[in-house]
Amino acid sequence: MQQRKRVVEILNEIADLLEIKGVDYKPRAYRRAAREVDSLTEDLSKIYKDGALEDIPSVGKNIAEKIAEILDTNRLEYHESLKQEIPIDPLLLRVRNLGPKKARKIWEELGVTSLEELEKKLESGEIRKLDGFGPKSEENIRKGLEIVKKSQGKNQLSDVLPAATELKNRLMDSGLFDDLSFAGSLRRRKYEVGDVDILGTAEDREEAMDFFASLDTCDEVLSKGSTKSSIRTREGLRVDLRIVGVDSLGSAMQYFTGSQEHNVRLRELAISEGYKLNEYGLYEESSGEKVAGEEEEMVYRELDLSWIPPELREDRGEIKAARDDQLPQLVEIDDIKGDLHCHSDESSDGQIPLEVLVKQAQNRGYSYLAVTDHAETSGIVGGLTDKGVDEHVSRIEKANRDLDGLKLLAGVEANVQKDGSLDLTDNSLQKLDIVLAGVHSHFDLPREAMTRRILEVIDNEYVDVLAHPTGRKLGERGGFDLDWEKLFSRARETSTALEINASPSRTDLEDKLIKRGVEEGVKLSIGTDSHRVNHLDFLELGVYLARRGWCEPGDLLNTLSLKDLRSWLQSPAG
DNA sequence: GCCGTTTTCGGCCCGACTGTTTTCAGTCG
Repeated sequence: MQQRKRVVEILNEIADLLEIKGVDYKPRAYRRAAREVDSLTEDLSKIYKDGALEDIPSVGKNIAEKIAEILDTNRLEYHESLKQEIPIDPLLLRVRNLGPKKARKIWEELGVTSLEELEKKLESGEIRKLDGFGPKSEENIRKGLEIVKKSQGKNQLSDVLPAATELKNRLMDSGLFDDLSFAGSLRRRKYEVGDVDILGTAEDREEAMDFFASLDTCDEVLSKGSTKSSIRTREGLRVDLRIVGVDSLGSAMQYFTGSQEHNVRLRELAISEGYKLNEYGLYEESSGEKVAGEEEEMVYRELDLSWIPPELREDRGEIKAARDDQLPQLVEIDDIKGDLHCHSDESSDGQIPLEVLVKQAQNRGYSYLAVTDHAETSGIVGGLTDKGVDEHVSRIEKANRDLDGLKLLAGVEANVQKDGSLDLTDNSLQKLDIVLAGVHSHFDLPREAMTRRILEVIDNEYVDVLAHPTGRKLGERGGFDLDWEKLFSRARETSTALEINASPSRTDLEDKLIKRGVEEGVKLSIGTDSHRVNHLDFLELGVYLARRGWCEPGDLLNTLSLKDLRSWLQSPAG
């Protein structure tokens, strides 16, 4: 993993540096390769050992050799010499409004190579004196610099979606818009959203844009035109609004939903089929005749593709699948019959009384809800001990007696010890309906040891679900370094489900690993990991995540009826 | 530098907005 990140970093830096040099096409080639390597789930050094680097899409002979050199020596001569030639800190290019051309200019003219030097030159007023720069450029670069310095984190979907929905509703309520929808990463339901894209139609564009720019939640107008305007809200969220004509609403939705990689692929396909595709429509190249635009589905259909759900539009094979009519029938929120990871107030960090959990589950129409309180490890976490398990089970049994249409499952989230054993005895585990096991300590074991540890958990006959398998916490720590090949195949053999933990700070497994799991025939289990009442809403986020991982209903435990779930849990392997 | 259900060579997505330009380059998505 670490090595892979290093490769990705170097390839991206090469792309940056080549862009500054003004080289054509190569930057994109390096960036594409970096992206492909970044999305690998196989062990990169194993691929190298197998001589299969060139099998990675967008990696050819040249880049394969470079990757090999990085893996062998942890550095790359070509990269080092480029850095010598252009000693610009890569962070400098993360500054908004400062692209490769301007970065080159301020380096050549003023010797700026770092954020600190950039700040000094902004203060001294030298930047604005350069040809092609002016007071506005200076101000825009200054703003961009501030954001990089604050290393503006991406926003979590769970925060953005409600805020964006409210804003969209306010626009709609103005009566100035005929139609408004989310596009961009928000529509694709990415778990981290850069900015909010809203797309719609309006009779009077000027008036509609004026209204948008004058919202009281608007802190700054970044740009304003009759088709596109951008604001930054007081909460620091960037919102782009685009107004298009009714006859191109569909193609605009397609275009602005992205992802960029998906769009590039789609346009390449359009060109090869004799079309031209832009946000206004799909046009026949020869006649210039518009063949689609009003409806998004038609854009895809005219290109001989099935309509592709936004969650899949990441250039992960969805276009080929759409052409072959092999797109997955994605799981829907209505397919979900229950939540399989919740904490009651029996967990020391849990705050939800059992009766509240019951009410919430009933409100959502669940058939079941797993009450999976923490187990207690050597007194650190105040959770269930072996004795506590007996009480837990009888408490759940008692609650179930009064229930109709909903059943609580007596469960536990056991802690995985350093050696892969659990902190409850087998005797206790077998009394429970469902056993989750999660790593909550010793996060930094080396790959082999961590893989061994997790395989031990998967092999444990009492464990039904491996909770938050990679242990990542967004903005806090990355995921474990694991041998996913082994892990997926063992999970399939032992019928151990891997969790899709829907908690926004975890989102673990992440989409690309879910997709791999699905391909490997592994069962997955959505859990909200609720500790407070409002966390139960995370289930929807879990479904989005599952969809982004190409999950069909049959891939998930949560779509099983109570009867089928019970028999899956009780089967010897499960 | 990669890639090929028209290609192993000759292509490589496309348009809006901004600022500084007096006709367009740079940046962004």
